[in-house]
Amino acid sequence: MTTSSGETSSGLGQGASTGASKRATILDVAAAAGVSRQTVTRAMNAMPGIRPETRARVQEAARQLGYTPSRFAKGLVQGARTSVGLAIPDLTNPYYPAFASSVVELATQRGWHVVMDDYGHGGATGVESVQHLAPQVDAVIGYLGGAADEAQAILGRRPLVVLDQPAGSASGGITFDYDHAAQTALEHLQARGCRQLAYIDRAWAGADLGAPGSVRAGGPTPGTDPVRGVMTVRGQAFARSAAASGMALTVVVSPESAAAARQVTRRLLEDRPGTDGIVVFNDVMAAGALKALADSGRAVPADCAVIGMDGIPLGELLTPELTTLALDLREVGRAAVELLDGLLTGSLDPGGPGTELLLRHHLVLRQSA
Amino acid sequence: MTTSSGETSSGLGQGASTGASKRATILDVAAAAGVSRQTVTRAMNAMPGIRPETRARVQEAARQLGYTPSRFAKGLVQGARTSVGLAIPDLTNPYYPAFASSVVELATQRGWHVVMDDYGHGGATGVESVQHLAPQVDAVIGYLGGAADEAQAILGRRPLVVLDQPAGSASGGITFDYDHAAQTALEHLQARGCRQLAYIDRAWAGADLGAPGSVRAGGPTPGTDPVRGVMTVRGQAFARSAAASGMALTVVVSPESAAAARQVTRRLLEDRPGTDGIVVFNDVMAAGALKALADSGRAVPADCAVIGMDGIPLGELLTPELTTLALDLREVGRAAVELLDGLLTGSLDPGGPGTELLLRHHLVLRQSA
DNA sequence: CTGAAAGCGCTAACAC
DNA sequence: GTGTTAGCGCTTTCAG
Repeated sequence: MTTSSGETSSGLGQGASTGASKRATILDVAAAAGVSRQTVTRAMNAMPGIRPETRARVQEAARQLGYTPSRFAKGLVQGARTSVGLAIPDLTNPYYPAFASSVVELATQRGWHVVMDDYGHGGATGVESVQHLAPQVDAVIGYLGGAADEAQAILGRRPLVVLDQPAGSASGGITFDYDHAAQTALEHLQARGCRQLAYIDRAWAGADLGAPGSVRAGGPTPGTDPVRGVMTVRGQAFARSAAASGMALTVVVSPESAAAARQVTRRLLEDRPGTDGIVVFNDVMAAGALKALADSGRAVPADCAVIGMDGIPLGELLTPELTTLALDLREVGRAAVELLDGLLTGSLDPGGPGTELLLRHHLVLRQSA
Repeated sequence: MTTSSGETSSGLGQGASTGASKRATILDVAAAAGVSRQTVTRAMNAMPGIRPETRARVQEAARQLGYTPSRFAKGLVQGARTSVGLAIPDLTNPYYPAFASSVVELATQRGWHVVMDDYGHGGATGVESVQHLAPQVDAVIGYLGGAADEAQAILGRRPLVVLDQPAGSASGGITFDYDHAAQTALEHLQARGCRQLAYIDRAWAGADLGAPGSVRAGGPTPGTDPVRGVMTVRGQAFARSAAASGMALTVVVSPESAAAARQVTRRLLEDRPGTDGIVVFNDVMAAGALKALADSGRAVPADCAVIGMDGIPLGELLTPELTTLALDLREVGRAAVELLDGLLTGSLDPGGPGTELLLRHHLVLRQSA
């Protein structure tokens, strides 16, 4: 299995069971064209200093042999293009592709390659995603959902930009000002005259949703979720904000899907029929809440106002159109790429000043609140 | 060589920083730890035959130097993992991430890497995307929107699986049975009692939408679009299907966005107020059509039925919920990956039997039709 | 214009 | 246990 035939030539020998015939190398092409390897290089890379006729002959030989330069050999000898890993928990939630799209676009502009890992479906974690990406990339941008330190350790000196979580020892991080978001939303609802407010948080994976509990802010320690464990960072911000302004806020949790949020909202409305203002963890889940409100025969926003979070295009297509705490996702993508760029070029020091960004949501008023 | 910006390593010419200009190699680590390179290899790769104490010393040295094995050298010496390029026109349309998610998941299961290129935003074409991907990957899966031959030429012998377009000389292809889809939808509408049918096609980029024209099927040659140029393959199928069963079908075109479709639908309803059944190019555009119908005070489906195409989750969140010609996108992703797998292992011959799949939509009945 | 050297950084074999 | 020897396939020098 060392040398063996390199035939591969005019399409013959593609036997049924074999597969994996040895790939043609630059030497095969050189031999076939009767030239040296450098001439092949020159021909393949459109370099000057080669007679057109020779070039054509070489290219033809290459074509016939199905020759493709090894990207490894090439990368080894020329400093290769940077490739950045993009760790995404779930491409199925429109939030992430909107972000990814922006990252891919800007990375491409810089000549970077983007290796995408959608780690959610296999039930993997962010750290596992980084582990998978690590041998292949020069840097990582990702929604890791925690464990930034561990991920950075895997990457060594290579930059890691984490989103929506404390940067920890990561080279850089982008977080969102949920306190500001919560205050904005809650104030808006209050100004509208809503009195019985609720926040639907995302349940941690594995949380028991059997009987979604609920708390009044100011009761249990913020950070403690109704059922078990901790609330999301967003949930904590809402609880904090409500407590600070003396508002009562019912917090319930739901798995991260529209269908689940619909169910949870339905139950919420049964438990607390007077609920007249709801903020939801994200827009997709808010869509589910809207459905539940419609199911229960309530008018939105007249009977109950709804505010989502994310600002994805979906919101505009719903009925009523969703008022939401919007993030400019192209902006977030840009911030991540620029941060990484600074880290890669050395104009920014890992963990140094300017490597932790705090972005704000802004309230986009549409119909639902 | 025009650009010499390669330098993957931590940027050159960083004024303020300390040493660390050139990336550490295995020799640096070996020297620092006072061992040979082979020992470093053994330590880094958790190979047997090394004293734990030595291993620890080496790993510490590696950590201190920020050593990361070169993926190129590594790939060169061991046959590296296959990496497949995924060319996607627009991650912003939920259809594509749903597909991409499936591809990434299944590719990851096989140990492949996925290099994603969302080529739409930069105004690039599918071929350009392949060109960009080519040096980095062993195969490509993509929605190229035509030019499969050219793309395959760029890739040489490396497999290319194209979707939603004729395979041409591509190694493999997946197409959709739009004739079946059109017939299914049209029949359903007819059975509902709809008489004045319309189909909203996607406009080719650059098509003049100033005054969307309309044709009656059976008029102009199928394949000719109302305004200029050709219809999409879907449009042609609808025109053909309508003509075959003697139904009148108004075809209008709209750019590929919900907002544009909303406008176009509005105008359609002014031009042909009696329209009582509409099929739309995709679900996102159908959402826009639904909005326009609501704007005009029409009830759906009572006054006018609407059928979308794609089957993305968005449809369930709309009001009314969207009846649609659905594709199982996880299935499509699986088909693409399995096709590629066959091509890569040699169990399938490029362009040979089994390399061109034809998948069918099925009508998912919800509320809108 | 073309060819012949010399590595890029790493790991598989064998030595020791 | 550890070090030494070969290359992997390609592009850079630098000669011819």
